[in-house]
Amino acid sequence: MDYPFQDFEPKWRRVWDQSGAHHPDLAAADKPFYGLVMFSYPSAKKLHIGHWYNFGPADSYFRWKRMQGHTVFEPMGFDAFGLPAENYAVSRGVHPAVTTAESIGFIREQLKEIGAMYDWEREVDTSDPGYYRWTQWLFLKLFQRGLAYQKQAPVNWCPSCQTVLANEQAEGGACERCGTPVVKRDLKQWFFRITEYADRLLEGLERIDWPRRTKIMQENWIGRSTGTTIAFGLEGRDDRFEVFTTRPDTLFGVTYVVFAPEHPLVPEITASRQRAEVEAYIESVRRVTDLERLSTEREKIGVFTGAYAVHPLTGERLPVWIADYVLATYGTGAVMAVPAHDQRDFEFTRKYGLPVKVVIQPEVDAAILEAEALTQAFEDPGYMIHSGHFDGLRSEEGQEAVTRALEAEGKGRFSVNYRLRDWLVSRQRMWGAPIPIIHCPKCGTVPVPEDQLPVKLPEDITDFAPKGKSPLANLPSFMNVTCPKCGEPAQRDPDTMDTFVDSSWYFLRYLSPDRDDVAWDPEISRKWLPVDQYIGGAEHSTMHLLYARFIIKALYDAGLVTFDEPFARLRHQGIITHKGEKMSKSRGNVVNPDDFVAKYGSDVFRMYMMFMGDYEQGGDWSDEGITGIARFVNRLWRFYQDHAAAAPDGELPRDLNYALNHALEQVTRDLGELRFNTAISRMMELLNALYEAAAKGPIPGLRGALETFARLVAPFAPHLGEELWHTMHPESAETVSVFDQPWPQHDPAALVREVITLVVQINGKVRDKLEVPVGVDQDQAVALAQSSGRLTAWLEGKQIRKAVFVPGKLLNLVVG
RNA sequence: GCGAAAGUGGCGGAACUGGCAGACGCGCCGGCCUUAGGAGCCGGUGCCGCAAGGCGUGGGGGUUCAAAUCCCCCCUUUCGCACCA
Repeated sequence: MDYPFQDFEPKWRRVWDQSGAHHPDLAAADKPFYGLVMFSYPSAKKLHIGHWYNFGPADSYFRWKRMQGHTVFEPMGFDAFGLPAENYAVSRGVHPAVTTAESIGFIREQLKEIGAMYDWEREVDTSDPGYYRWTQWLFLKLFQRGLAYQKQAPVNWCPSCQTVLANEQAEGGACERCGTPVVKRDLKQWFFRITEYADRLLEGLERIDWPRRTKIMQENWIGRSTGTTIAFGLEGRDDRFEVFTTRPDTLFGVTYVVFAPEHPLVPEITASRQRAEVEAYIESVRRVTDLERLSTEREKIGVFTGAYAVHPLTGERLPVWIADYVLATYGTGAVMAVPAHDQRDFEFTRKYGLPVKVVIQPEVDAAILEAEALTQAFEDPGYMIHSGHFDGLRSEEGQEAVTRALEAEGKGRFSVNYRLRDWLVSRQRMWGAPIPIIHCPKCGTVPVPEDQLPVKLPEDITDFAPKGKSPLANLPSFMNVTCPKCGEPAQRDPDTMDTFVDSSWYFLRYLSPDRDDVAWDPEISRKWLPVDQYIGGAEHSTMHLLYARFIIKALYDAGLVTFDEPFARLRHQGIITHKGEKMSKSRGNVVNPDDFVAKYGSDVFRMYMMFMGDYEQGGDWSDEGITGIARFVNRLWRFYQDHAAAAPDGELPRDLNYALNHALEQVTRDLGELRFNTAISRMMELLNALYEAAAKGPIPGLRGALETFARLVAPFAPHLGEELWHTMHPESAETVSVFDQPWPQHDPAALVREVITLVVQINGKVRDKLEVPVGVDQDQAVALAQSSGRLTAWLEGKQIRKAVFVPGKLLNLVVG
């Protein structure tokens, strides 16, 4: 291999570094472009191919933006807190700060090999006290606004990680990190009131350029549903309880009500003769993991409480049951059961022999459905029957009418519910930002005064293995403080924050990481945010990307930022497979970037990843496939070696000029859409055309073409692009960069054709191709087609019944 | 079950708004060069067929002069959610 990347790749990285090429003056920029990738998580020493796939192509896109005249800010940092880092530290018996610093050191060096425009002078490390001080400050801002609060609630507990988890991190009842089934624990925890922003999180989606499926995922996650809250009475008691339903039109079909086992009224209303059974049931539910509890396959079981509810409109007596198919955390934790029109209630009824009442018919004035004959619930909308004066109304009308009737009696109202839950942010682990709260026996919950931040993690901790409560709780030196309010002895909150809090604002900190008087520079953030282009994995759709949006909206309301959506444009890179399968250690098909970077160079590796397939779809890695890019780069290199020095000036021949400008046009278009694969194909075509032409003799205008080609290839292969550009500009100092040269524009005049290929079809099948002047009309085209002689077999003895002519493209003759 | 995306040669993948299916690359075949080739260069390569030609974008229907692309039904794969009342 004669392509000496070992020489020039490190050389250009050194030059860029020394000339400060990637350290823009943020205050002075007049066309700012904030290009962001999801920062890395240094839980081990290795940068894997997924990182490369995220960072390499993203950098190519940002370099292109720079050549288009933007001042591009492309930061990099480390999401250094968190369970994986801590677990890794625990497994080695070393303080996480030590192992994390070590990992960051390794990973930073690997990141540098990518040759991206990272501004290393603005690196951010979320585990640095200079950073998490401001994470704590952020917590206090939310606390002041009532958006951070403590509550006792059944929460997801991972027995393996020994900590609680947010709803988003316990999807499907398993720990997001380790896969262990989570269990419910009743604990007092800190929450962020993200539910208060549910509607605004939905609304904001309309204003941002994000992948459709990511928006849909967030919409589904928020799960807004409109319906009616209805108050039922309780027999023999003065108080009432509420249920939420989306089907108030079925209110007359209620035959019983169901409480979640955790519902606070359950102990109060349970009849004494049922108490033993109820308590046994509640106990059994507690032992079940969410994973099992959430299974729809599981038989619905429950227990009668012995209590009766009173129907709000008919006054009917309705038995009150408890069952774990009712969730304590959604709606009011109680539902009205309408077995005829809800499949879950129907199944429950079948098991316990409860009555069924049909109140919706598929057609008006018809009694098609009979309770006795039902084999499943009829859940579609229809027409109301057996519903007093509401009979005959369509479901939609009935929902409105029933709710209004309830409203009139003070027994109901229109309401909205969300699937989204408040964000549980406490973690019983030590490798995170300590929650800046002091618990005082006298004053209660007291925020740490801002001038006392950061609440630093202790360095002298030796026992940091998880034990079910934060390891910090065992350190008197950390825990014991004086109350900032009354000065009496008090205790710190031993928990740390979810790492997703850290990553909810890091893009703000990047802009002014050295400021120790403010979390971010208000002027610079006003100028640079929101992020112009964010690129990262789709796995963060409902966690990081939702949390960050929430935090920014909260900061916006607090007047701390001037924008309320953090990421104006978002794209996800796809997944790279290997031999058609996901890469994993267990399959033994993991591709190690370092090996290929060493063999082919950084540019080739990056370029092959871009060439593999559509960036947003991902692609399949092939050890052989990369040779295609290696060959291309070699051929390109060799072409400059052989022709650059003596390249003629002048004008390119017409066809080569067309090829060059076509490539410019297509590559520009493709880059805008992050379609790197087709862009690279176009450059290959151009190089093939140059080789073909060069084989025939000297090419007038080649000098200009090579100068342009160097700029064209530069974003894709930055080191090589720099080298080739300097080959064409030997007079330029090394510090003059190709990335400060203008992106080449195509010349529309060069793309005007005089002769085009006209496809001639007979009955829709291609039978001939004609080289014709670009302006021919239909009659001329038909005449030319008939006279070419190649169609006689098809036209003989037939009549042309119709001719379809697409100017400049195609002529279809319908014959018969 | 609900929601989303995808299915094209031996392989990775192209195809703008319905207009030459298979760009570009890998692999393979043949040739040149070479002491040698896991280097380079030239040519070929969807399938069937000697050819003419026919057939081809998961399967089946349909719309159209014309369908990978639009419509209907079905199959498969991936991802997300999943008792949310």
